[in-house]
Amino acid sequence: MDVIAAPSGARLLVAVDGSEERLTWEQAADLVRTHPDARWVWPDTIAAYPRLLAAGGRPARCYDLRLCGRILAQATPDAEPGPAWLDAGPAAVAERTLLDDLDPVGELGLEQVAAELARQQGLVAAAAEAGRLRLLLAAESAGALIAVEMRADGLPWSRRRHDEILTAALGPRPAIGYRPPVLERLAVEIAEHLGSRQLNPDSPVELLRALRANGLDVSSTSKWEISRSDHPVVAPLLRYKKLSRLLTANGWTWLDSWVEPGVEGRADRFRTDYVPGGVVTGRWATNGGGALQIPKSLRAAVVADPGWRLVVADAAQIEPRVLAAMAHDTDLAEAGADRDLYAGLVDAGVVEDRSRAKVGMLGALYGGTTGESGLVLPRLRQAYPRALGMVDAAARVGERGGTVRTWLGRTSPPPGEAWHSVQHAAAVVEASAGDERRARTQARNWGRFTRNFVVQGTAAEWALCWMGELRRRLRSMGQAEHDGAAHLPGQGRPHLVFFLHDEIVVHTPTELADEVAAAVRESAETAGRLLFGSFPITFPLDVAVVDRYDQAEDS
DNA sequence: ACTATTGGCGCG
DNA sequence: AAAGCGCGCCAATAGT
Repeated sequence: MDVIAAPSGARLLVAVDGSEERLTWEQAADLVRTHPDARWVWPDTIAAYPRLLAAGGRPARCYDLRLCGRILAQATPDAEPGPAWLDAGPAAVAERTLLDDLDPVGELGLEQVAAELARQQGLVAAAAEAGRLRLLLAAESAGALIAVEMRADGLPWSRRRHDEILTAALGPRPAIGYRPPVLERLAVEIAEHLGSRQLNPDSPVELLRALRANGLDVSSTSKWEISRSDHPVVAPLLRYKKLSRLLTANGWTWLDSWVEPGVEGRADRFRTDYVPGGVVTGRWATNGGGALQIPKSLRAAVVADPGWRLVVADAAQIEPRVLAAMAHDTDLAEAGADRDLYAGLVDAGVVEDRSRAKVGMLGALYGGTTGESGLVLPRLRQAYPRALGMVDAAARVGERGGTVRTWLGRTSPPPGEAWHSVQHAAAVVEASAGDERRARTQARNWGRFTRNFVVQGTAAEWALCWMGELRRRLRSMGQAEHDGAAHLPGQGRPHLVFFLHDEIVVHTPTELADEVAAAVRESAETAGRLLFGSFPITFPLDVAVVDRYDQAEDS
């Protein structure tokens, strides 16, 4: 059953069981409890759900018209466009809640919401692969619920441990405007090696000039290029870069900005805004705190609450696996059946060692042509013609300016006007060699994008289904739900706290940890079946039950 | 003084 | 400039 909902100022308009009501968020949360299986249909989960959640309402399902509308618009470019309010971008989403309460811009009526749902359902019904598309829209919407919940629950963090890590690496926190002692010493050392007093190693221009003046044959200051030299400045410089990155990206300032101190027995929490569908391929993005780029060196600061554990699960080699299933490449699927897929390639005699298998496979997925992956690719192509044929075909479509689709039907954006004009410029009789070169390069670039899109996007779909299924299972575990506030202390319900493309972290009461770990595994199997039915593909996981994130095995 | 871009690097 | 995909964020630098 659907509950049609539209935020209206500080209230929520809902249509349920044929009657319309204007509810407080608390009343809406009651409605969630009295209709536990209802699907909530609303314009924008990120805008509406935080307030419903704060009132204690955690719906089982929702349908996010904005997210789904975007997918459908890409999938059916010739269809009538949806209403203008669907197009509000991430910017509008960012300025949500408070402003909405004061000045409900673009407030919608229930008829509009219901009409838009009907329009989208019509598009789905007319689509070629309606079943898959429905799954995608459900998964995308479930992801939106999870994104809001993870923000509300937060990632358990230890400010103390974080500070210890920083102090061990950088020395004590410096006064504002000063470098930490370790960085200061390194900066002096670097300057001495390069005979350039007052050199600022943070300035690429200054640094490049100094490096070249000292005989290093580099064209940039990237660590990859610098590390090829054996000049004595290399070691301190690389160390400076690493530590400087730690300081600027995840130092004390970051800690103060993003990690909220704990309250009454509950540990600190890192909160970020997850942005479902924030990446063209369907992956999530985040806003704030660089949540998807937290360095591994800081994972020791992610600590479960007392009496709780973290269940950390990592899916191995999702992309080649979804490729195998999409292409019905049973040989590639077999190479990864219940084991490391790269090791499987070695055992099958396709490549000599694991590292070549990995580099070659990544080259296939990303469109690499040179170096080691270029050498290995022909053998992959011969061993797995169906899989390689699939990504090669996607690349050719992109090179011609076409669009491609993921397994569930997310469609790649078409290239823009500028792209076409470059192609046209190269197609006329008087085109210069430069025009042709530019057009060729650009076409190949777009081909690499579409090549990767089908695989990265389908992997994201698998991960969404994995996580959505896991959420469903976690909801029935732990303490009976009365106010739905699993994020409050004393509420013993396991909940998702982190998601990183192919990795999830669940925070759970210790006594439920094994049950959660089993649910994580079963959810991965279910996701595989949801997407690929009976095709024999497996998605092996590394699952660890730990106190600290860094204790999970790293794959 | 402000905004936009670049170089660089963290994650998958 | 990692050989190739997708991101976000910081300081320095360029542009206005």
